[in-house]
Amino acid sequence: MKIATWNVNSLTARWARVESWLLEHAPDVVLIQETKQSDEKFPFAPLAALGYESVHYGQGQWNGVAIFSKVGIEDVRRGFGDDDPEARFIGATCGDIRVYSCYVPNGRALDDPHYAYKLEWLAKLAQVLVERDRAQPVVVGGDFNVAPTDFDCYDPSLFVGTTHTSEPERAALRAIEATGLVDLTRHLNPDDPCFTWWDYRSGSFHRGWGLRIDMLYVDEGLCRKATASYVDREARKGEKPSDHAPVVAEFGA
DNA sequence: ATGTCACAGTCCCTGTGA
Repeated sequence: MKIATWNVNSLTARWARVESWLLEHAPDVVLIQETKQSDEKFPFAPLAALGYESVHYGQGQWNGVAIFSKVGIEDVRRGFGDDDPEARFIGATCGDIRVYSCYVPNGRALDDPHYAYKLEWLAKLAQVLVERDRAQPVVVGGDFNVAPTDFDCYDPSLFVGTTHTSEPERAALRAIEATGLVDLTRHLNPDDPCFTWWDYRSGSFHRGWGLRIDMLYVDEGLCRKATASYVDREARKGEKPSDHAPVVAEFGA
């Protein structure tokens, strides 16, 4: 079983890259963020031709999350069931695993209302995970827009006073882990930064100026079954890449 | 800090978000 998460920064603009990546890597389940398209534009039929069922929680111009699966999609949940107008959370059961695709708000700046919204959003996610069925395997993946520790940031000194590395954001991630989840990529790669995002500007990718902000959190049972987790840096190269690379996890029987 | 990208509308440039 291979499960991936990828912020594609517009599925409309990225479709050719996404299609070729699916063909090359053949993941069973993919958690997608930032489709930036309406349901009318979402490529349900092209995905079906590749062997994937898919579900989309779209908003149009901004945000938008989706799940692709070769092993079925049931019990779909869109959003937290509150009045949040932004499409950032979708869950489904794929095979015997409960999966969630998360696009955590950016936050913009520590004194911006969007930062408070980000912390509230992460608290709602933690509450969903507190209340989950502990007997069911779970993967909570996506773009968390937080680097969990300074090791997940190419130069923490540049982020002092900004979002993505602040203590409240990191505490929010620890609260998610405290529900019994493991940051799988870090768990299996303790000595490799495993950056997942590089700014489009300034040649950041080639200078190694990255952050690890895309994670796959898994329950302890799945953690024991995991055989590998890695970042596909190749997907960040070439023509029209997303600014995020896909993160992959592989599980044995 | 910034040598970028994607979107929609003001529609072949500009403002916004990341």
